[in-house]
Amino acid sequence: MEQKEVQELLKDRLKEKGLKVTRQRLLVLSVLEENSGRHMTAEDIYELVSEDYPDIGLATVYRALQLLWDMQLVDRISFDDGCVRYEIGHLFKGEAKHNHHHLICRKCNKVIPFGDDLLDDLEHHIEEATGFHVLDHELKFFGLCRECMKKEK
Amino acid sequence: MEQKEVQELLKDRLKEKGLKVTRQRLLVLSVLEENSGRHMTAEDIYELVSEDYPDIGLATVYRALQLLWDMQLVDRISFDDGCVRYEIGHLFKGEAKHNHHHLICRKCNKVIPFGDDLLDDLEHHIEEATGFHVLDHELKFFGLCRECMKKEK
DNA sequence: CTCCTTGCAAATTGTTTGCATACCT
DNA sequence: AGGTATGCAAACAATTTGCAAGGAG
Repeated sequence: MEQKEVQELLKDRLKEKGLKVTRQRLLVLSVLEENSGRHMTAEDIYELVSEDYPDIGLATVYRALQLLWDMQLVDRISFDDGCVRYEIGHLFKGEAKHNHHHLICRKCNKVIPFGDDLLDDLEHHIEEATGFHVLDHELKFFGLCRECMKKEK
Repeated sequence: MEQKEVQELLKDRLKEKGLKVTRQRLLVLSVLEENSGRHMTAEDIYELVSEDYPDIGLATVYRALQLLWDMQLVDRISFDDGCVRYEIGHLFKGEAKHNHHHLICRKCNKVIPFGDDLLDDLEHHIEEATGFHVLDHELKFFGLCRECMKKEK
């Protein structure tokens, strides 16, 4: 049910813009849907799509991701480790809400997801104060995880 | 006065670790200090340092930035435009406090700084709940700026 | 039938690394 | 002197682009 909706939305938006509905584009989106908990690199996605469609090229995956991102169907996030990661747009997740909060350890680079949502008020405040229309946010905390804190001393 | 402090701190930390105090390292830090409002790429920094020290190599700038970051003297931030940006550590800025809040327009990629600090409570909460020691945070809002909102329709 | 899209390979871009030389301490 | 740093060039890795061939509308 969720499954259908994003796919249909993609088809509609493609048609609107005179672009084509291709198997590659649908597959990239569906891999992201099926892995809605993960932060996937283009390479990760490429490998998974390849299982269904071995002939796909990596460049096509990049192009599809760019397109899906422009259409606001997928989110991007970067942990500054040299590659951008993608996930299904938070609006389409089954889960409660967006969960773009991460604790990133500066010693071991571990990423700990942290679910909490205290920013809705702030978003409204921003819209009123600046006229900027907020679609999504991303919050990262940098520091030292419990384990690295121990080793520290 | 501010000027002196970070530089001295760098010297101390280098000596502590048996590393050398070099003109290149000091210059990279001082360029970041002098441009404390900007988000600078390694290339930006390289060009500015080159004015004082034309023989410096880009690789040295990268190595110095890595080192300064490890020592928590500079902050890193990425706007997902393919290059990491640096600025003087928030602890050493003259300004009120950290200001790592940005509104990023998904159409025109404009970055609007947004100063506000509502996250201190949340940081304490995290430390208690998870044992993760927070050093810094970074908050980005993605959306559409006022101008792009107008063009939208 | 007409563009849009794809796969491939080559090109780019940001960043890192190897190595001989130069420099701190 | 002895190890650390540097500059340069080559190496890398993620992403983008050009182009001829294939596919959707």
